[in-house]
Amino acid sequence: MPAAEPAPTGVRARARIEVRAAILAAAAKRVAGDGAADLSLRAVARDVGMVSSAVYRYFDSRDALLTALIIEAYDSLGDFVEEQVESTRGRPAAERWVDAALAVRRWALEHPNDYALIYGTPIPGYAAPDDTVASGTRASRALIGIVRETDRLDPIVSHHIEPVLAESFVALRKELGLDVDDATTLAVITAWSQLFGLLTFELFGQTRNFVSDDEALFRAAATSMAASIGLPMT
Amino acid sequence: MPAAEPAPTGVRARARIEVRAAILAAAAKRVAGDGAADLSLRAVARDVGMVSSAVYRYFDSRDALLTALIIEAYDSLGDFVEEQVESTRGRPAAERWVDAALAVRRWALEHPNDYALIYGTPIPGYAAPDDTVASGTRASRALIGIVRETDRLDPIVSHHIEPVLAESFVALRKELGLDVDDATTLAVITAWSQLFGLLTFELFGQTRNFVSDDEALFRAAATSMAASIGLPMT
DNA sequence: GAGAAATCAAGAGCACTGCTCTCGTTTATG
DNA sequence: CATAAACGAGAGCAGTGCTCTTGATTTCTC
Repeated sequence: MPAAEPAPTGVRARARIEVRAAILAAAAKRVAGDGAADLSLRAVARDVGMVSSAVYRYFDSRDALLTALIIEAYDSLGDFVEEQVESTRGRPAAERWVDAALAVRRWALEHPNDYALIYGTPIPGYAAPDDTVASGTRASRALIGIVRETDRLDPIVSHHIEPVLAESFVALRKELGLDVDDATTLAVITAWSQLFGLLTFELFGQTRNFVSDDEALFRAAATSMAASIGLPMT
Repeated sequence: MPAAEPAPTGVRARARIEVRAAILAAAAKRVAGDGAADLSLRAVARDVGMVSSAVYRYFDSRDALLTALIIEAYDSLGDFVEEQVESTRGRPAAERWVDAALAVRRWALEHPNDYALIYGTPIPGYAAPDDTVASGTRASRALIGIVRETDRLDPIVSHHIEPVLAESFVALRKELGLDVDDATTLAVITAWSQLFGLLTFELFGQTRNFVSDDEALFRAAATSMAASIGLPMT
């Protein structure tokens, strides 16, 4: 059963995916250098030796080009984190969490503009197409997978959780395949948002010389997150 | 002792600050509607009935205009949070923290584009001038002020903290006027980053229908933060 | 108070952008 | 082989940030 795309038999079909890839590569290069806000479709066209109007045969608009780049970034991060999480299977969950968090940070530091593309200010009036959703949750799902694969969780302090929230948690856990209590669910969410919050602050310069060693701070925070979730250290 | 600005005596000096304010107001209106990325200096000029080149008498560039808007946003948030924190003085610290966190969220929901201006993707190649730093830390300082004004902290679980990090914490606490131990310092930082992380996720659509009640989630997270810092509930 | 100097709004203009349309040319399809 | 689809190139439109010049108005100085 062939995929949704027709088999690239003809000369033209083959050339099409090559040209498309070349455009995407040139665009990615520019984003890596100057950031997404400055991305110029015309400049990308010049890079690949085309005229700007020709690019529109491959991407409907500049936003469509950016969307393709967003998906690429999501998948790049997803690949990176998933691989990291898998490579530590069997080790203590707390260690796995910290390592995975550090992997996210490493990827973000290596691709700051891609990170901004994903977790930065959304493009005004831009709604992520459904294509991006699947790719967009991979990194988060990989992190949560560490919790899922942990059979034993240390006891944690539990707060009262409003009924309306507890109800939401039921569907959320089902969606994520998690089998934990409400307190742990909240701990996972807060840890997740804290991880990306700290990273966003570091990358976007909100912590201007806050501490001398950002990685040490990040590691300490990640360790604290793992404890708050109840991930065993051994 | 007069301020740095000369007294606006003449007709021209008086008109200048009025025109400047009008430009700023028009720009703020446009940002509130369409977001900062789409802000057009020419459109703002049209709004105030000027020609675009005239605007350059008041702002050196589009970035300078945006910088002024960023400072305004910082001060707007700073005013809002500071007022909230002061109005709860004397009440239990945990309650104060949650209320202050909710105030940040309320402000952000009412001024999403201003929030994006502050905590979103920074403008490429843009370095915040020193003017913004003082305004930019007001909200965070107000939050941390709640911890500072608390004489008694509940005991919290303490993790090992790397020496290099502990050393950074010393200077940081001095800067903030905080008198707490290393574990609490870390808890404050993580709570702070978590607060804005969760809010950024909510506003930027990273939590698409994550839970049905975002405020309940935010309140639960804020409550958990207060506990992790050791802020007393009574 | 008159003349010099600074300040201002306006307009033209440059280089750039996203995007559309048309025009020959090339490839695939019947 | 003829028709249709896809393609690259070019011109063109409306918009952008920004600069420079021009003429009028206010302010400063003698």
